[in-house]
Amino acid sequence: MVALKTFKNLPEERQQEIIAVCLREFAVNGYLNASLGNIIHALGIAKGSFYRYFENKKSLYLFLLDHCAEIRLAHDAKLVAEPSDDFFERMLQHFKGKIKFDAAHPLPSAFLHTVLEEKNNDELGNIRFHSKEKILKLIQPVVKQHIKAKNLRKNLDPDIVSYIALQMNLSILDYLAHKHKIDYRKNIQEGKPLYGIPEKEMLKTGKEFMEIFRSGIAV
Amino acid sequence: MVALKTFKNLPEERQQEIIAVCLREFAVNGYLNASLGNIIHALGIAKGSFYRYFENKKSLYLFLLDHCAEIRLAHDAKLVAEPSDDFFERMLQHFKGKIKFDAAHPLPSAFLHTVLEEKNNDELGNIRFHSKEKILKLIQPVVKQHIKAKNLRKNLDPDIVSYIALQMNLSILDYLAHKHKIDYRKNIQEGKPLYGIPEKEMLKTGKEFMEIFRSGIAV
Amino acid sequence: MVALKTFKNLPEERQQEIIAVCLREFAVNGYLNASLGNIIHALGIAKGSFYRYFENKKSLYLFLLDHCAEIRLAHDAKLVAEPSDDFFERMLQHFKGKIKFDAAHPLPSAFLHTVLEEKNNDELGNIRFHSKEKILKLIQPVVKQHIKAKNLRKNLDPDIVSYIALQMNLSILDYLAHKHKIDYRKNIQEGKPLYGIPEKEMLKTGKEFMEIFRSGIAV
Amino acid sequence: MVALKTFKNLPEERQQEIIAVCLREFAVNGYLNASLGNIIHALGIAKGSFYRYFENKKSLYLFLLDHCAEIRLAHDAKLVAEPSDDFFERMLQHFKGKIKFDAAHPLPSAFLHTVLEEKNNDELGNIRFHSKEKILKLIQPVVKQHIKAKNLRKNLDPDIVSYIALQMNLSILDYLAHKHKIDYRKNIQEGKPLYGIPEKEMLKTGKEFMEIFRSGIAV
DNA sequence: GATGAATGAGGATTCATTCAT
DNA sequence: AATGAATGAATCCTCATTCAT
Repeated sequence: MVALKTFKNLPEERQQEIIAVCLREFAVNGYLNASLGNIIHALGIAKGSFYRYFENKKSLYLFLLDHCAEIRLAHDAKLVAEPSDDFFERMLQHFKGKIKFDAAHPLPSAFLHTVLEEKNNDELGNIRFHSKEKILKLIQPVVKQHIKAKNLRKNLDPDIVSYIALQMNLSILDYLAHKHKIDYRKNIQEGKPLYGIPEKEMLKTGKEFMEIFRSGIAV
Repeated sequence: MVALKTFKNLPEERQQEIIAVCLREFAVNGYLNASLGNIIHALGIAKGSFYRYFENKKSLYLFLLDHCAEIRLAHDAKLVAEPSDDFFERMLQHFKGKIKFDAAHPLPSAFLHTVLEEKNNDELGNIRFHSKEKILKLIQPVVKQHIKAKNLRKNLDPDIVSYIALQMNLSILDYLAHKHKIDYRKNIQEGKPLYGIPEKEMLKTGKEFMEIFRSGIAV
Repeated sequence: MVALKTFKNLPEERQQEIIAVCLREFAVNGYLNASLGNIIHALGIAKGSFYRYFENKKSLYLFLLDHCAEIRLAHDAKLVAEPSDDFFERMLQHFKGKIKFDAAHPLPSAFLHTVLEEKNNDELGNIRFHSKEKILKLIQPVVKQHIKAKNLRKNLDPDIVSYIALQMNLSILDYLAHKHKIDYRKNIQEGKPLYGIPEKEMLKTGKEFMEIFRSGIAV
Repeated sequence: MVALKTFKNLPEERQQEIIAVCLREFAVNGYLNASLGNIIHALGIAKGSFYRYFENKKSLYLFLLDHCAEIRLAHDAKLVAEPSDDFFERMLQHFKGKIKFDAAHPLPSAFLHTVLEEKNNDELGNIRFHSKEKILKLIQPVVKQHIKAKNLRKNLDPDIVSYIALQMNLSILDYLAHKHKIDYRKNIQEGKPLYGIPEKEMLKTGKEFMEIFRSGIAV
């Protein structure tokens, strides 16, 4: 699950190069279809060397997952010193953070995005489940607290609300990608941000989703 | 996009067997990782025989897609003679239809589900986009009509509402799968319905999602 | 080497259709790379039927060869009632005949042309040798007679002269094809004459070749 | 178009072995019908190993073409220090060089010969055209110079003369092969020179061809 | 300790021919 | 007598991993 000592001993800069190439390959192709051959070729290293850095494909993937999650957490922590007391404001803060993260760290952002789209497979198991679970564990206490504080309607199932909150975040981006016929893979391969959409429009769309989440669509 | 004549001349029963094996392989592995070798082995036919049934992998996949969509449409048509005038009631009807379809046609249901999770790839193109687009084209007019009739809040973007409606339907099942740690692949491989959950619970959860979609979560 | 009875019993028109499709396939791809599958598909007949018309691939090919040679001979016979007494005039007559044949029977012409380009292979043996030999057997007596009649330089090896005469004829067309970057395969597939060049230019070039053959290039 | 690093790192001797096996396979069967399987089997390596030496079939072929052209050029350069001032003498020098090359490097010679017989195909394009064009580019200036110097008849089309010069060279060998019923494939497979004919006879025949090219066949 | 050559099963697809119906 | 389903070896090529040097 972790990089071997050899990798950690590499110059920081080289480590970053390697990580970037690997993230791109996995983000573009997904776990099963990512090719270590491509990675090794792009890096210009020896086959054997790679296996001195990482135990195997799975181990590399899990390392990248850890690595990106860490970056994401650090990024969020730096961004939002004080989370808002208002539930919806806080969700919006989070969405903004996501947009900023995508701009600042396109590759980790893309990778993290694709992890949530991984199908079960024999090697990785249900990686999507575990990733979602990690995120849900962060959302659930907040939701519960706000329900308790009667900021949200009573009788709501906090797990459901948390799950919808998570999905909303994803759906906003899915919707924009659909609307603009965005080709993730191309953007990633070309080193562009996942969504080449003006931040302003993303935010506007985000707010519309949130508003529906807040008040529903019925009159 | 269509099966070859040879396939259509096969005994109906054999056709169904072949379709079942193919649907399972694609549903479990996705397009790229599905193996014609597995299919051929499972069917106990010669390598060459397969190519007398279908032109190639892509053609097979598109045939299955057409085939399942047809089944689904027929199933729905039989089920819901008169769609409700109430928007939310209609959504519920649709969700119920989905549950019933999954029970009646687990493999087509599973396959159709996984199509919406396909990543872009060079052979299939953006199949997910096209599939979603097809569904959205059915939802959008209904949404627009209900907005016009002032059954829904004004100022809503009908495209966004439609997209959320679509995603809600998917999310309910995702949520249940997540909650019950359901392993699609296992269920599919074992020929079980995608969701081995009592219909009653599925419906209950569905209603809770709909209620949030209707009225939001704010007090 | 001959078509089976079944083929001969087919309506004349159907026979011609079948022959045309087969000629095209062989002319475009050569013997080994021609695909009976393509032929059968293009004709819309059953696999089994084909093997009732022809014993196998080789047998078909040899039949076509016979068939086209016959057509060619008949065409020439009709064209040149009385071959000229002048050797060079006669060669020119022959070349003109070739051009006319190509215009009148593009597919047989193309096929015959490609036969002379067939490599040895285990199935057909040295078909090129045998085809050339057949043609040479026609040229040699003429050459010998003209040498004897002292219309040509003495001390010439009649076999060599005959061979060069044959090659000249081929070279003229090769040269034109090279000069105009003609793509045989494309022309054949599109049903065009092998050489889409004005007859006038072909003739002019032919005469220049003949002139060199007659008098050489030295001052 | 070039061999991969892995190949170049192989012991020189092994490289030569591999090249020989590949040349033989292509020379005997032509591009399309050459089988990498045969090559791999003959070399006694694993399927995958081959693809560490060469990118793919086409790349291998182009490498061999480059390689053999280089050998040929080097061989000629060493052989003929000073090309003759007489056009026909020079042609004869060239033909002698060809004979010597065939004796010294039978496999490259055979391969180069077969390249000029390749049909157009989708992978290689019109390789024959390009190969001929390369050779013609060498002949044309010489022809033009000799025409200008009035060593050759005026009013000759230099392109035609060059083309015939090229074809003559090929025709001599074709003629000998035809006359002696030489089976290229067999000779190549058995590692013999393409033409197992005494050098003396080859030269004699060559001279007869040249004489006709020089002075024609008319009295 | 780093290298990179070797592996061989597996990927999709094509092919000419046979033979039961 | 005609059909067309079945065959299975062969095609080129990719892959993650191992191991001798």
